[in-house]
Amino acid sequence: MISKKCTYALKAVLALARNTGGAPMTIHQIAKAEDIPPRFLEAILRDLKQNGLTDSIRGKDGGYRLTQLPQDIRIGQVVRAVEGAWFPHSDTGDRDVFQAVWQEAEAALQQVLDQKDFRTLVNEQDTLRGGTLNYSI
Amino acid sequence: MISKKCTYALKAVLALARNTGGAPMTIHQIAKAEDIPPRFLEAILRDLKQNGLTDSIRGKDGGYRLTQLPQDIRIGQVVRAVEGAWFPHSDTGDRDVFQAVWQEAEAALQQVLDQKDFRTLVNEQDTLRGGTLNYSI
DNA sequence: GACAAACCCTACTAAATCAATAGAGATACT
DNA sequence: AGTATCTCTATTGATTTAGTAGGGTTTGTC
Repeated sequence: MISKKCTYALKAVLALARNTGGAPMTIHQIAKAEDIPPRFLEAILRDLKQNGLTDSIRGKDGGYRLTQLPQDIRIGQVVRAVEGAWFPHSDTGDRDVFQAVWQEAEAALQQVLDQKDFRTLVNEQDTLRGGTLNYSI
Repeated sequence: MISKKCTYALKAVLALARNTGGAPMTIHQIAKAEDIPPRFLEAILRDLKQNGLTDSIRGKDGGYRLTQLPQDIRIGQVVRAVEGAWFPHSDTGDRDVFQAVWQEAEAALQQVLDQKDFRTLVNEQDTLRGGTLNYSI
């Protein structure tokens, strides 16, 4: 199953995508906006940074930003940054009959996850929220 | 990551597929042939049985058999029998923007896993073993 | 330079899951 | 009756996940 850490990471990137063009977001802002434990989020943002998805500014008025435009970031990039491998892939060259299937499965998965970018996600979230606003009053 | 339990289950079914037409295989036979802890395998075979993939005969000369021919069993069936869900799927109807992606990913995955049957796997394993036999002397 | 706001790093803990084991029971053949 | 087999529930130990703690470093402001 996909980890909580991974869903947190996706929500964080989505929040940062919404913030594109604005001032850097602090850990606490993101944590509050997306309801993520702040100290946990800290570690997640570091992972994202190490994978080149975010960069950070230290000190006063610091925070996190995306390194790329939302339309250039795919779900797959975020998932790969925080999630380990899903299927065993033999680096040692010892083949078994399932190896080929695992490779295909992994490829099919990444293909799907690399299809949706975060600008699209922001838009989808907007229409989704717009569509349900009526019910919340 | 795919669980050890899952790879054990696949190996067990592969062993049973090889055994098609023969006498039922006991837990110990399968365990020994595939190098699986016997008491663990016991639980796995129960899962497979509950999912209709195997049936069992108790008492003397008992053991396990496949309920279908190897060519009618897909990897996906085995994986689904022992592995929990890989992606969250909202039964409660509460949509978020990632839901659609998870559904697509799940579908793509199952599509791959449902493509390969166990007769094919047995054949592939044979050629794989045949190809490496030379090196083992 | 002091202070405060922020990120940065290492380590630790608690809870959950995974992997495996144990023991007693039920069934069926001889 | 006896033995070989599957069946069920519970328990244990190892690993991973989720979250916390505490101290350090950088940067802007007064």
